[in-house]
Amino acid sequence: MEVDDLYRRLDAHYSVEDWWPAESPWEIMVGAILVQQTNWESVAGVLEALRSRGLLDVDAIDELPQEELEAILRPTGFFRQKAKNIKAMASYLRAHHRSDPMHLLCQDTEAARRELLSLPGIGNETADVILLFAGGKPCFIAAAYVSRVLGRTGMLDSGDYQEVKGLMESCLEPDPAKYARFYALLVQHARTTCRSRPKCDACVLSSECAFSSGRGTAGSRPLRRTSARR
DNA sequence: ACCCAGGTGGCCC
DNA sequence: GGGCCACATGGG
Repeated sequence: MEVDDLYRRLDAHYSVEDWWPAESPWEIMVGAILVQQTNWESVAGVLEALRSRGLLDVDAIDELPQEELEAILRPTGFFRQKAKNIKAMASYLRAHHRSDPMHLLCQDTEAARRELLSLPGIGNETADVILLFAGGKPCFIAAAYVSRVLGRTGMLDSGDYQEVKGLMESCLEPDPAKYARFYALLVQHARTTCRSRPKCDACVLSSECAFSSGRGTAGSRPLRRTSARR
């Protein structure tokens, strides 16, 4: 099975509309920090709380006392770290990008990525979430879920973030909308199969819905780079 | 009472 | 470069 086949099969099986609802790039950046190791429902509640207080704003967050932000973030867990990290992001944008996230994100992708990674609380995955969903960049998000599903299809056998990201980007057209949808589909699939019903992999991933045998999907072959993109 | 969630950073070897 | 651990709350 090729990567595009996997995409089509998942697409036919799940609906992932409105995967990352937000009214602004800054709201996506804040959400990207908040959703770390947390479910989206908690995040959505906190984003609403921030919105209703007029706090979905770079300068407002920069000026808000840390303890007040912590209190609002509490339901998403890791609230002290997240408050610190979100404030650091606001402070950085204000100092270096006129409080405008797009001023950072509209640069060359690699430059923007390096800048995001230099901020506390933003690692590979969060940087790519921001670049893709807020910046519209063709940055594939190689989340742990993604590596897990790809591993089970037999298409790849690595958990290394850069490795998986590079491989996927070399196999797909650099289409941000498709990357976003693919990511959402992979996460959705991982969530509904990994725990409760691991066997359903076969249903979705193999063409005949045959619960063939133990591991992987029959006919899958390892990913190969098809171009020299990086 | 467990286990898990749309990760990251720090420390250790 | 990998393997642990803290970070914290909420839901199944």
